[in-house]
Amino acid sequence: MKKSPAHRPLEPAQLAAVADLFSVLSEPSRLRILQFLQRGPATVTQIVEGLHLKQANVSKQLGILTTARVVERQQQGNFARYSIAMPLVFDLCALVCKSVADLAARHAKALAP
Amino acid sequence: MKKSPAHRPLEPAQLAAVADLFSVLSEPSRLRILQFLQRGPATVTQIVEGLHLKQANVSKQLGILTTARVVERQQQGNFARYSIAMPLVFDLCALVCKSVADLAARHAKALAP
DNA sequence: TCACTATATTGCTAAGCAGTGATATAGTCA
DNA sequence: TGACTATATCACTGCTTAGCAATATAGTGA
Repeated sequence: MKKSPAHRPLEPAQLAAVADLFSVLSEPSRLRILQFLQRGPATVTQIVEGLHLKQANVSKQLGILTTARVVERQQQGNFARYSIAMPLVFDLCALVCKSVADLAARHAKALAP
Repeated sequence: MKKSPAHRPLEPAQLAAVADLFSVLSEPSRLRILQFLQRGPATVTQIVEGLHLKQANVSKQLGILTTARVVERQQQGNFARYSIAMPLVFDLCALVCKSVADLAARHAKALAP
């Protein structure tokens, strides 16, 4: 299957899908959870203790991340083990970090030329 | 394949900056405006007519994009000419599109193996 | 000056959502 | 069985924001 080569406007459904993924990544708490999982799979309690978040909140955010298929859930006895299912998100974050750093640098230069 | 250097957790400020940029990119109307501008700089009216959006809304979204330094504004007489200031956003969208397509493919395969 | 155009802003409504405490569900072990 | 643990869900509050109509601002040309 061949896909759009370069600059074709996205169809509405694609556009919505892209916006949805960005939306999932637009909450600091979810980004923190993803960073935590980057070191390896973890249970809800491990995340709660590692990030000092409330359990209800972590479960909720993990639900959102799971629905978006950014993480995946594996039941292990009494535990739920979550892991990264879309490593691409770290590429995205790295790109954004770079641009954020560039912005900050440009901004600093603009303030003190 | 180059491996990214040991992933250190982002500091809160960086985290917030990343989340903010993702948030800016999480609205379909803003993505549509960015796509429109990908073909070249445009005025507010051109965007309004090209995308069939309300003028007040376009001005508002352009303001948000400008604050985030994703686009930049150039006053030309009575007009405001907007252009892309952060071409990286198209790299981000391309990556996301790819992952969205992958997801759809995997999903389709899961439904009809 | 006035009329006209392009853009920005204001005030509003409705919807969405993060975070929380309480509670429900489900698994484990005695 | 019952006590305990891990996780999910519910009900709610407060905050944010997209979209809109109306209005304000600013530039142009007469």
